[in-house]
Formats: sequence, structure tokens, C-alpha cells
Amino acid sequence: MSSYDHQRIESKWQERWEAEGTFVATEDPSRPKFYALCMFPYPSGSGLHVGHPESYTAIDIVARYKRMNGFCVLNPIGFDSFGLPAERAAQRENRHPAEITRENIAYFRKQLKKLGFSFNWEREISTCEVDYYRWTQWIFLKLHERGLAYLAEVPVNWCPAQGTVLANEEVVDGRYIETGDPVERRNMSQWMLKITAYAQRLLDDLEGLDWPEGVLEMQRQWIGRSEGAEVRFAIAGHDEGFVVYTTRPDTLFGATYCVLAPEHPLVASITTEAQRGAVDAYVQRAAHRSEMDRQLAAEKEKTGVFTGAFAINPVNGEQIPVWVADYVLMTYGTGAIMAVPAHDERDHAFAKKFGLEIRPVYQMDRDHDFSESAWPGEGTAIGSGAFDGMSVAELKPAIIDWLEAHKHGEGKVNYKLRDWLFSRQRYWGEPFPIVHTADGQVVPLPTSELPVVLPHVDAYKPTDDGRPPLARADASWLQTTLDGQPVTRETNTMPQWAGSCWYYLRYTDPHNQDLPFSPEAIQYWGDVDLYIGGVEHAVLHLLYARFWHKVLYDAGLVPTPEPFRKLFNQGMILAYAYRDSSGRYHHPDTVEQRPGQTSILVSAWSQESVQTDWYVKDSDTPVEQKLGKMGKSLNNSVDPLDVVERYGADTLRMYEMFMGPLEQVKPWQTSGCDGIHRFLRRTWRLFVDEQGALRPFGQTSDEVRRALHVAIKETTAGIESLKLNTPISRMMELVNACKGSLPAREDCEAFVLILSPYAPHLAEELWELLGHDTSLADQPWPEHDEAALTTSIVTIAVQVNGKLRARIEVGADATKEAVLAAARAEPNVERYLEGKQIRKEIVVPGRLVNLVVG
RNA sequence: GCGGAAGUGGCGGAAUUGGUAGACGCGCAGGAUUCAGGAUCCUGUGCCCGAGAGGGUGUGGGGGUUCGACUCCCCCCUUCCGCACCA
Repeated sequence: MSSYDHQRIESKWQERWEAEGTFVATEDPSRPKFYALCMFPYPSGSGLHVGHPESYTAIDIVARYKRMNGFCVLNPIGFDSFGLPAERAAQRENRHPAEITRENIAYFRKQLKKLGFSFNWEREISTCEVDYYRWTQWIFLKLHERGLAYLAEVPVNWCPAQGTVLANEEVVDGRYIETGDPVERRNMSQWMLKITAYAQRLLDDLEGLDWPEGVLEMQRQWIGRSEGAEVRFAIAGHDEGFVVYTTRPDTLFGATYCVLAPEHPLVASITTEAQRGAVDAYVQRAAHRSEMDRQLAAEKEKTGVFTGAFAINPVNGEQIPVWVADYVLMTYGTGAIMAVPAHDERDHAFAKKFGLEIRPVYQMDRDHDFSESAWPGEGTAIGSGAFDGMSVAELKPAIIDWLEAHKHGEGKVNYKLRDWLFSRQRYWGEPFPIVHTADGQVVPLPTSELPVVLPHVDAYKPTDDGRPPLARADASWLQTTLDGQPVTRETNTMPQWAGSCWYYLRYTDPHNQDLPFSPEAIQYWGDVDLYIGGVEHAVLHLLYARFWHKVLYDAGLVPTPEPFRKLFNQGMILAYAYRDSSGRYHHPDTVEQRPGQTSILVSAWSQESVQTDWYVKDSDTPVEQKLGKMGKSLNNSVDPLDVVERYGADTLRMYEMFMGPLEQVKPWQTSGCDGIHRFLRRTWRLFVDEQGALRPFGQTSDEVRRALHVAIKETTAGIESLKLNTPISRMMELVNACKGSLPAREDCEAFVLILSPYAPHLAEELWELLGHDTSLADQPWPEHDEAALTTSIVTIAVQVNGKLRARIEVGADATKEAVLAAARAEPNVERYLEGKQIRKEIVVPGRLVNLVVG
């Protein structure tokens, strides 16, 4: 009882907060709201590691601080629980993924609760539970109703061995990243969401979001808006023609050939007999390579084949050859381009390789060797008929006008953003609320038919004839009726993104049985005020969620056009991994550093000889140290529960913040907890004597008072701006300043309050010892006293010619003359002034004096 | 290649935004205390010279602006993270 017993204190307060409902979110219309949100975790089988609590701790500090500032705080938590890993585990262990997922969630919950977060546990959600996913289905119906969900034949990554489509990021070098099975491209009927209809708004509304610049830029690039024109080319000897998209219609007179993507529908019909063999072979080869594969190969050299056909340039009637090449993508623009080798680097590389004409249509001030490289920049138009003499900026609109007037094309805005492939041939996801009629109609179910519950299946794998796992369900599920007609259920499921697209909305009203959330709840909580999560979600999750949010906004269901007002990315916490020369990984707890005892070993990473002074404990096996992501593969995970047991949750939370700026990538070092733990012990000792009794209070001193108010000021500013590391230093300085003296009661109380968001258990315990019988969670946040920050004596640096020569102590109110006199009187300053003339005297009040002599 | 972030002691990191570089902590060294300690307390700790006073030097490298630069400007190098034939 007399020493700092973190285990006793922490379980005591965790139980009390839960029993008293201290952090249950309330909706008090007379108070301002604050919605704090961390990206919810995927409940993996390996549990949380110490990297996860970083963002939760940051959010928790802000949430507790806002509460103490009078806000009604929403600080919810839940689980993103559909997804592949659970499905694979289910296949392996032959158990239902729901069972596995619930077990994983139970461990996550246990870990999270031991960390003392002020989460609104009464609002916990899990995206794989029917209570939740029925509303995901409900929102899908809204999208469908608004014409934003459709079935389409699209090229996908099909893995024959797995019998399913794979996401692009699961395919590398034409193989499935997990098993190495080959992947091919295939056209399949898939559910798509028309996110492209929102491209412009998704771009425009980035303006005004308080998000990291990097994330905004990534979203802009992903949406990829460009302005240009579509131009129609006729084909000599054919009735058909094709349309190209170009951002440089001003270079139309410089087009010396055209290129169609291998998948372009016109390729087969325009290819001449003489070229057919070569073109077919080329198209075949392209079809069997994944998009990523094609890109990798293309980095080395461009490939392509002449079709034998000629296109007619509408501006001058010239006939130019039409090629097929995979550097043109079917998925962007029209799948066809006009090539201007003189002014486009890619076209230039291609033209050079195949000996095609390079024709400049801009003249520059300086010489340029067009046979060597393209010139994509400014110039004065030449060889462009009536347009000669114009600049790029003048020619673009002029030629678009001409094209439109002559019906050869029109101005066009294009986006890289593509519609979202929204179906998966998986078991562990939301079933689509869709049925198919006997005559091939695709019909959405009425909301009264929701939920469509995941059926029982005999195996979590595709059927033998390659249909999705849900096709294994009994006829009683697969076959149903709609308006008396027999219908068959859709057997695709939704991707993992679906549940995370709107979970932040469900938190506002998680138990609603009639709606995904009530108008009142969303009106009160509104958008998320602070959203913290990893950069890995900078594009997809955040773009998808913004898209759904805008659809719901258009449907009048949410009050704001954007979901997340302020976004903050925490930096990943890395950990050192230790590997011996045989390639084996040793956990950080099993190795030690032996300074001065270096060994040479062959690195299992680089195969090169490296020096090290790290060894496996109780052995002479040298290991190489390297920083990496925390996880199973590097055997360097640290379980927060181990840290909690040894040091306590308060130490863990505080150390995570103390490591460095929140946004920075930082290496975890368990020994770093020692410093924080010592600080908390000293804090305890400051209040409690060896017998466990509260120490008597003393008189405040200027020094302690100043340290306290500096700490209050910096903690307040730090939490507001998410600079959560330096306030801890200020609190340490405060405790150091109290050394050997008994602080005043008033100062102690203020200190406990500012400590509480960081180390809530210890703070509550001390608050209670101070005689309070209610939680400090609702105490008003202390304000600093500006007057307390000043000192009566200040130390001033004295420089001569910018070099520090002495320090002097003067009264804070000393005049400039007095300071200068004192400075000049310093013996070590006099030495440097001797025989010299003072040319300039610079005095920065309270800081320094610089005497410039010459 | 394009875009973003960042380079400070043995280590994690501070620096009021142009004013004493290295706060705070880890580690290390010396000392005190303890039956013991992943315990506690005190002192020291950028590097070089010096017994000391003190001096020199120092924020990836090189220039520049300034009385004064980690901070502002120009050039270069390195690392990390996105994107990558988007016409």
C-alpha cells in the first residue's frame, strides 16, 4: 500500500468507471459535442501489439480533456470483423468464422479494457453481426435505388486455384501473393459502385478539410482529374472509327501514329490479314498478364505491333498507322490514343524503338534535339496550319472549338478514378440484398426483407463448378420468392470496406432497430471532429467512406457533406528485430547488447558481413539488429498486456506518447518505459509517504508554481494541437522541481488534473486520496496563470561577435543600460573587448546580449 | 520519374518559430543506500584540447542572407512513405 501499486490502482479504477458508467456518452443539447474517433481495428488472431494503443491513447487523451472542458464526448470503439483472415482460419480449423472472430474480439476487448481507455463500451459494434450488417445491406439498397450500384462485365484478377477473384493488391507478378498460384485476367459479371459519378465532388470537397497535406494530395492523385479533348479518328477503308482522349489536343498536327489498347474492341476488325498473326499473338500475351505484371515489364521496354490499318487525322486528312501496344490502358480514357512523339516522352520512346516519325509542332527559344527526347513544355506552334504562332495555352481552347465546330471531337474532363469493384466470391462478408429471377432480372429486395443472413455452408470455399461459397447454401436459403415469383439469391458478398464505410455513423445510435441511425442522433453528433488512424488508409477507406457519406447526404440522411472534419495519421511504431546468420529471428526479450564485444556475422538479410554487439542471451550467438514492422514474421511483437503487468497501463500509455511526435515513425524500446515508470513512482511518492498516508501540504514556491503553470500551459496547448510528447517533459520538470519540498494543496490538485488524461488511473487514485469522492473525469480543466510564468531573475547570455562568452543574472526588469553594463563588466567579456571598438550592441530582453566589436 | 515527409549526442527526442543547441528521458560512468533488486537517491555525461579557468568545434554536405541560422534562401546527398506508361 505504501508504494506505487499500479496493479491494484488500475483494476480498482477500471472497475469503478465501468460500474459507475463514468464514460457513457450522453447527449446534452445544452453542451457542445465532441466526436473523437480512432480507426477501429481488425480483430486478428494475434491480438493487439503495442503499436495499436498509440492512436487509441492519443484519442483518449483528447477525449478526456474535452470532457473536462465541458463537452459531451463520443469516443466509441468497435471491430471491423468481416474479412479474409478469419475466413482462411475457418478453412484451416474447420470452424465457423463467426466463432473465431468472436474469440479474437474477446481477447482484443480484454486487452483494450486493461489500458483504461474512456471508450463508450455501451456502443461497441462489430461489422459481422447481423444487427450491424443488415444496415450495411440497407445502405447498399439506397445506393442501388439511386442508380449507383450495377452489375457489369469487367476484367478481374481470377485465380483458378483459389476459384475466386482477387483484389489488385493481392496479385504480384501475376501470382497470388499468399500461395503463388497463377492469376489471370478474365471478364466476369461483378457488382460495381458508381463512385465516378462523385469524382468531382470528392475532389472539390477536399478543400476545407483539416487533413494532412499528404493525404489530400494522395486523394487528388487517385481521383486524377485531367482536362483535354476526345477526338474522333476515321479508319481508312472502314466505316468504323475510334475516339482518342488527349490532354494535348494542341499537338494534333504532330500526331504521327495512333495506338489502341490490346483489349480495344476494334483491334480484331481493323487488323489486316498480313498482320493478324502478330497482332493476335500480342493480344493473347497481354491478356495473360496481370495489370501489375504489364506495368513491371513495361518499365524496361515498350512493346507493340502494327495492325496494318491507317487512321485519318481529322485536322489534316493525313493517314497515320494504327498500332496495338500495352502501354495504352483500356481502363483509362477511351483505350486509344493519338501519339505525338515530339511532345510526349512515352510516345517518343515507342516511336524511337519502332522507327516512327517524330514531328515537332512547337518551336522553342533554344535548340532541342527531337531525335533524342520529347519536349513536353511550352513553345510557339509550327506546322499546325491556321494555328501557327499560338502558344500552348492559346491553342488548346482554339483547337477544341475547331473540333467541336467540325464535329470531330469535343472538350472533355477525365478522371483516373474508376468505378469500385464491389463484389467478392467469399463467404465472410455481407450478402447482397439482391435476387435473380428466372428470366434473368436482377431485383433488389425491399427493406422489409432485411436482413439477408449469411447462410450455413458445408465448406468455406467455392463450389466445384467455381461459384462462390454462398452457392453451397441449402435450397431453403438460395431459393426464395419475391412477390410470389420464385427467385434465386445473389451469392457474391461485399468487400471488407463496406462495413467500415459507415461505422462512424452507427456509433451515434448503435442499438437502433428501425434505422441505421436516427435523425436526432446524427443531428446531435454530426461529423467526426477528430479521426486518428494510420496512413495506410489514406486513399481507399477514406475515399470510399467519403463517397458513401455523400450519397447519404444526397439522400437527406446525414447533415454534412463530409464525414471527417479533422484527420490525423499517427506514425507507425516499429520494433527492432534480431536475426542470426542462419536466418532465425530472436525475440527482443531473448537478446542482449554487449558493448565493446563486437562480432562479424553474415547478414541473413543482405548476405553481407556486418558488425554487431548483440547476442542471444546466455550464448555466444551474435545477432543482427534491424528496425522493422512489429509482427509475427519478424518475431518482434510486444503484447501490451505484458507491459501492463510489469509497468502498468498508465506507464504504457504515457510512454507511447513520450516516444516522440504522434505523427512520426518511432522504434519501440521496452526499456524506455523505465523512465516513465520512475516518474509515476516519484509522483506517487510526492503525495504519499512510506506508510501510505497522504503527506502534509506545504507553502507554494515561485519555482514550483512556475513549473506547474508552464506544465498546465504546455499540456493544454499540446493536447489541442496533438503535440502530446513535450507536456510529459514539463510534468517531469514539475516533479523534479518539487524535490525535497512539500507542495501546496492547490498546486497538487492542478497537477493531478493535467496528469489525468495521460495517466488516468494514478490520477484518480491521487484525486481520491486528496479527499474527493467523485471522479476527476468531470472536473474542470485547470487554467494557467500567465503571471506565474515570469521570474524575477533572468539569465542572460553574453556574446561577443556572436560567440558565447559569459552568462549574467539580472533582474527581469533591468534596463537595457544596466544589462549592457553588467555584460561588459564580466571578466571573460572584458578580455574580448580589450583594445577593440564596440560597433553594435544588440540586446534581446530576457535572452541575450551580443556585442559586435571590430 | 512524380508527389509527400524527414535528416540534431551511443539511443528516443527538445528548441518559445531568427536569439544560450542538446530540454525531458533511456543508456553509460562515479558515488550513497540496501540482505537482495528490472529498487531508490545524488553527481557527471555532444566531440576535441586542457589539471582547471577556459578554448576550439558541432544540428546530412556545400554556398548565401544576418550582429546572430537546427530555424530563412540556393545547390547537392541520404532515408522513409505514397503513386507510377493515366495519354
